[in-house]
Amino acid sequence: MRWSKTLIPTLRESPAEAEITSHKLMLRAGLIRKLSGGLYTFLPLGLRVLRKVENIIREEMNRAGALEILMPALQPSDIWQQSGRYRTMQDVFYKLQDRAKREFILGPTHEEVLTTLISAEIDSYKQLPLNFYQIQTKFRDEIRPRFGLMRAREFIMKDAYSFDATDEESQVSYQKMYDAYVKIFHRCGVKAVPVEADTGVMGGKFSHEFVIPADSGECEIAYCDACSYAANVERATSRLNPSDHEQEQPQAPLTPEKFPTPEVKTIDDLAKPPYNIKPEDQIKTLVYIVEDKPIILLLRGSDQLNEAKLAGVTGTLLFRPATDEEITKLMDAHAGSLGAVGLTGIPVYADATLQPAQSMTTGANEDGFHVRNIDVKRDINVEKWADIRVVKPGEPCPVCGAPLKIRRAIEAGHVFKLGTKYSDALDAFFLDHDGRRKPSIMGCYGIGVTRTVQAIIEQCNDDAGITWPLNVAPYSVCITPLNTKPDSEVMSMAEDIYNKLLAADIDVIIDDRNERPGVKFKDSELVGFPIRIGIGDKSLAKGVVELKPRTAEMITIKPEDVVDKVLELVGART
RNA sequence: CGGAGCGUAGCUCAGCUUGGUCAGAGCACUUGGUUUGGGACCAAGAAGUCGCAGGUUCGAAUCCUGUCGCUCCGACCA
Repeated sequence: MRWSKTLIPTLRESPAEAEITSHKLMLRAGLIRKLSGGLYTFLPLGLRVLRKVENIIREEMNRAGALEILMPALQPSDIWQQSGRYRTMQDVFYKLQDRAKREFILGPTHEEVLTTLISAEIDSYKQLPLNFYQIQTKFRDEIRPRFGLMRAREFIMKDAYSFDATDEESQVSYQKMYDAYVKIFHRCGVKAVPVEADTGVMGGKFSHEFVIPADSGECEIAYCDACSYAANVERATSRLNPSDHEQEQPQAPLTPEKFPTPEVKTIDDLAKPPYNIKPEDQIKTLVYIVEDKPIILLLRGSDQLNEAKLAGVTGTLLFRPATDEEITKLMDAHAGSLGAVGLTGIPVYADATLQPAQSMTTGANEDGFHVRNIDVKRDINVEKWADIRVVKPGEPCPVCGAPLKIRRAIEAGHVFKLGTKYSDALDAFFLDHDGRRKPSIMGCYGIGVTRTVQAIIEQCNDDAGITWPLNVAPYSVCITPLNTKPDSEVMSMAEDIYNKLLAADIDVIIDDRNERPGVKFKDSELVGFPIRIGIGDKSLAKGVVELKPRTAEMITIKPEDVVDKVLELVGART
């Protein structure tokens, strides 16, 4: 490609709309442009990167035995009614109607579509296992699109769906995808780590996320340096022994005692003088509305509620904190004085760490009063004990006991073991050896392709610009003639090398613009081509050209050796 | 959806508090010339109904109201 014949609108300054490095660089390097919030056009260079990532994914999916298909983005809403997700996922739908007022949804994902297909086409265990995938645009009405391609309303996803006759075979399918993902991210030149994850709205048995560590990431992972444990904080647990909190508790049982606490509204207030009650010795009482019914949630005052775990415990995503009005009506007290002691009529779920807790302090359910000496098991009518807290850094790893660390990361891929949730709901049954009708065991596997592109940049950049890994760079080589007069020795040498690299099937671009050297150097570094070949009168006078890897020192080389050297560097790719 | 901030030329921004030589700068762009190894210089030029709509006023980029768009934080800690 000739620079002068394509569009690479580089920017010297970062547009005000971009906040994080990768977003700024995508705009400055002329890869994308925004149409509207969460909607982006891929310019020629950005599209080349996107296609390279897609092709790596495609190759590894095919190698793993998955079959590429293409499903409609526009989907009738009734299949979502059937699966039950019309209600649970309604917030993310873009809905629309046809002229006959039938309702459609722009697909946020494709379990329903594919399961419907499988229901009609697959009748026998002899046809299994199967795994289908597609690379396609998804539509989600995100609460808040942000950071460019990181969280967009419209984005490209690779989604795969496996169907197996038995649980064991399903596990094999899952592992194949897991292994393929490891290869995909490795080939993309990005460091990604698999972590245990929450299954969220997908439902299902268990899952792993592939995350790319980055401070700008939107999820948090807990991980252990001493062993391989790593999990999304939504799922992460710790070996925190409940009795850790209780070691200083007196042996003799104490009776509950109400005491006045005017002005106390928060856990922190009660932790200060004159009360001096440590947060971990307080009970935090939360009121939630789950499927229109109230429940009480109890945690240590020092702990945070983990809504993902709550979703697992309640089996629904349709819950929210109660409003102040609802709390007052239900509890006869305001938030800040709530407590569950002696409470009946509203189910109480308590975090497991409270099970052995004695001598705790909690609201008296009467404004201006708290009660102390509470033994949770003795004094509170707990309907369910469960892990509903967020782990904190420094807590013992659940596997090996070393202190856990927490850091931010970008979720780039997710593999789910789904079980039979969708095959049951959408009638994807087959006849097994024994003549019995059984639901297929499903798995689903997603990679955010556009998000991965940006995540690569988030990880691969320096002060000058992007430092593309070779396998996903828009062009592997940029030839930079410093004199573009058509009949000059420099330009004819540049053209000669350009043609030879083209003939050798190298992705090469020649910067044939009549720009000053500084402009060309800055642009090639901003865009981030892995190899730059600089040709100027000065170097040519010495009988050499310059070969500058983007992230290594420049070398000079005889013109006739350039092609071999490039092949050597490019051939090193995986 | 709640909170905060921002909308002035393609991009980055000044001007707004105190209404009236207030349609501005730099970069980018066009033309001519000089330059040519790290974002050149000189000269001339093109480019904005100051997001939009109302209102106040003799007069509004500037004040008021509404609205749209964009960005950030939050949407759990009672």
